[in-house]
Amino acid sequence: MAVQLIKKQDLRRSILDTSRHMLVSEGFNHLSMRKIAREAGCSATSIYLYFRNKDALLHALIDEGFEMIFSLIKGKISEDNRPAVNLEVLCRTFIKFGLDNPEYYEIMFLLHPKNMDRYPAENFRRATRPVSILADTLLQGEKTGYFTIQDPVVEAHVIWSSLHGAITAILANRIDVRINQQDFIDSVVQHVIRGLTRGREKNGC
Amino acid sequence: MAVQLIKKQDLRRSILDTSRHMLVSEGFNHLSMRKIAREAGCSATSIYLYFRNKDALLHALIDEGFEMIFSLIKGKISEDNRPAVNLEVLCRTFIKFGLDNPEYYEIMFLLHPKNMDRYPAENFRRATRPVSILADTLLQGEKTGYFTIQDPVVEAHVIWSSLHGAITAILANRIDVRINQQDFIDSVVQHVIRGLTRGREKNGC
Amino acid sequence: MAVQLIKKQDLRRSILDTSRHMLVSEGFNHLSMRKIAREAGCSATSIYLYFRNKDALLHALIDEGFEMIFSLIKGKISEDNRPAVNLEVLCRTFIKFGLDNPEYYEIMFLLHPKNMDRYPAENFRRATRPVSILADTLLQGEKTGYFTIQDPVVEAHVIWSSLHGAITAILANRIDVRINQQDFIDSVVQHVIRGLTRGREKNGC
Amino acid sequence: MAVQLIKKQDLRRSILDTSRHMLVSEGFNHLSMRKIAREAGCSATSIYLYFRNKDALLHALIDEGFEMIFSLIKGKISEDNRPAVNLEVLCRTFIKFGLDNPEYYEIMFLLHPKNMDRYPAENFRRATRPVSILADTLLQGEKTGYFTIQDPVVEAHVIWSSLHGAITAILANRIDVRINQQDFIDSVVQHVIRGLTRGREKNGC
DNA sequence: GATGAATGAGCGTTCATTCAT
DNA sequence: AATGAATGAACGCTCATTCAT
Repeated sequence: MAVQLIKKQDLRRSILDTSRHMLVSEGFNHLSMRKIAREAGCSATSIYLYFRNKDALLHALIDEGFEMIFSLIKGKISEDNRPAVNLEVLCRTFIKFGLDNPEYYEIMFLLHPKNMDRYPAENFRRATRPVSILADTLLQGEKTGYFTIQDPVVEAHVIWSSLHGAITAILANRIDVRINQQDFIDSVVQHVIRGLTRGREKNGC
Repeated sequence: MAVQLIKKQDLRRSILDTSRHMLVSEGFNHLSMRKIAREAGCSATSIYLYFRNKDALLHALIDEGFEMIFSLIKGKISEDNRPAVNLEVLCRTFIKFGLDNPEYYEIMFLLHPKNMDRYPAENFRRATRPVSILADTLLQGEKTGYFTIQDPVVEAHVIWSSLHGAITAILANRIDVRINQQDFIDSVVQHVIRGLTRGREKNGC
Repeated sequence: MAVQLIKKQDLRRSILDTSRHMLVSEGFNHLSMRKIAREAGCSATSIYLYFRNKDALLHALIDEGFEMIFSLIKGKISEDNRPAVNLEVLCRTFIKFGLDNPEYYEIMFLLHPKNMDRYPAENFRRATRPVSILADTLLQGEKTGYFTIQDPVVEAHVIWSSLHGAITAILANRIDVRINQQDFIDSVVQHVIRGLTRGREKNGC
Repeated sequence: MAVQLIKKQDLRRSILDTSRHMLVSEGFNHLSMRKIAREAGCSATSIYLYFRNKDALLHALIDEGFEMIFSLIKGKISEDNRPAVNLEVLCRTFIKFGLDNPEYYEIMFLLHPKNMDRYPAENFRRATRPVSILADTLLQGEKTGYFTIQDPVVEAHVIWSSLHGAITAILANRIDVRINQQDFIDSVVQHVIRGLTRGREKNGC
């Protein structure tokens, strides 16, 4: 049956989705195989048919998250754009990803390594790729004279941590309710851009 | 007996201290009532004489954390200082607190509200007080013409989230190992300061 | 209440007894904390109030077994006896202990060390004490010219392993039903005694 | 295809072989249907095509074990040998089998009948055949005047239990490490032989 | 003849919490 | 004010087994 064919790997999908949702709704520490199973409508044992263990399940989630964010970024930035444009797009894409996918974001960037002992170093390193892309953009902007930067790698980390802070602050409900979220985001991005283009403006002064 | 007098409400104190130490040294996940009791030299049951349940104990701990950070900040800033100095001190004090007390920082600023259902809204609001102090400092700087700020409250949140991002990024091991941590922190603080004093420099141009 | 006082440590006793019985009735591999609890009429958790973990429970059982056998032996042998008498008493006491307490015997002498990784080496060494007593008796018999022995230690192990084989063979139902058990035991003991006194008889020839 | 023809009943064979190897190399406790299947290159389900359940597989394995030991013995003893030689060969072959195949020996001679409820009584009786061969040898030795024996059946059991004790003592690490294993085995065998030939020597005195 | 998917039962252990004293 | 005894729920995970195909 078509239904059967479609359902083939459906449980795996369902487990992943359920896990992802529960990760946000219950928090990492309360995520258990049993709860996932209950929610996904299967036995706890069945999860092990698709994932070697709990870690493997989380890794699969993390990997999915990185697939998502990279394809998002790739679709938005372009070598044809002015570096400042790429930079702003990068920032806004990253923030949007975090806010749209808090569940992914948490395991990708917030989970402490101590909770992920067994996460392969190789995969773990993927988490640094967004920063690399950022650094590349900065470098390109510097080469073409758009940005004034001391150390692109440090700078990229500063920018990224700034976006990261904004995202986690919003996700953890730490932003005063009287502040319009979009205004806050705009401010954050503005800060980043100005911090880099200041040099040029100065020169142009 | 003197011992008795001294011990009067001492157990509560001892439980809190033990909890704090264990939180910092062993981590949030390994904080269990039994372990606290063992370390504090009382029975697990006794904890319930002073705290309704584990959550209540955690809340008390969080409250103490905020007291700590406020007294730290208060001891460092002064109305006599130039606003930029106060701002920098604020930033560095906050970052230092986060890095010195990672697990403490985690329960204060990273714990999802959903995991703290029962945390009284009133206490929860205290968590925003660091931002308030920040906002006050910004306001003062603007009044005295040192800073150029559109909206001090938004600006304060942007700055705070930037520091927050730096702290959590470091704590979660997300900063490239090749980057010197102090350099990174200096860059972050520099960014914050420049973002605010930029206007003045511009004016002076 | 007296009842209460008596019941004080009763659960511990009950857990030990239940474990011991289940060990024979179900076999080592099927002994589980839950089953013990169910049988002992308490929750699985309660077992941990009296024993640190499953191993500790087993160790307690083993220790009890050795206490038993040593007090049995001590009560039966005497320096006043002729060595041959002591030897026979030793053999028969050991066999009787094994047959009367198959549950103890199994964990004391049959359990493979691989199943007892965490059994403290010190306690483990107790298992060799019956052989030591045996060796002492042999030595004494040799000194007084009753026995002719090449190496008392090896000899003691040979004798002990012979008794051990008899016990385990009976316990595992490996002795032909047509053989009278007492005859079998008498034969085994006879073999042991003769093997040692043969030399003298020879001399007396 | 030739491959097909060869493979005809090969899976059953392969499962048995795999099980035996795993039993010897990993131990009884780690013998699981899934692992057998994985190693045998089939699905866990397939095992059930050839064996009703795990017990049945185990029984088949035990049966093969007895076949092994019989063919080993048969290949070594001969009616042409002097009974004492046959006896010694029997002892040494049996001991060697036990020490070479500890886990095999365990399921054949140590497994409690209670753990093998469903093991057919008929097969169970095979376990006594080594003793029968022993008894035959004794009988032959007595007829030809080599041995002096009261009851060959009892005697056979005594000897067998003695070997059994030696094997299990060694396997369970109960022999003092300072004793050379070969010396111990030699002593055990010597005891057995002397116990039987003693009469003759006496006569010859 | 063979299998992938699925599961209920079970494992040892830890946890926060309650209750009688 | 303090505690020892006790427990139900939960944890990640493995197992032998079944069933539809």
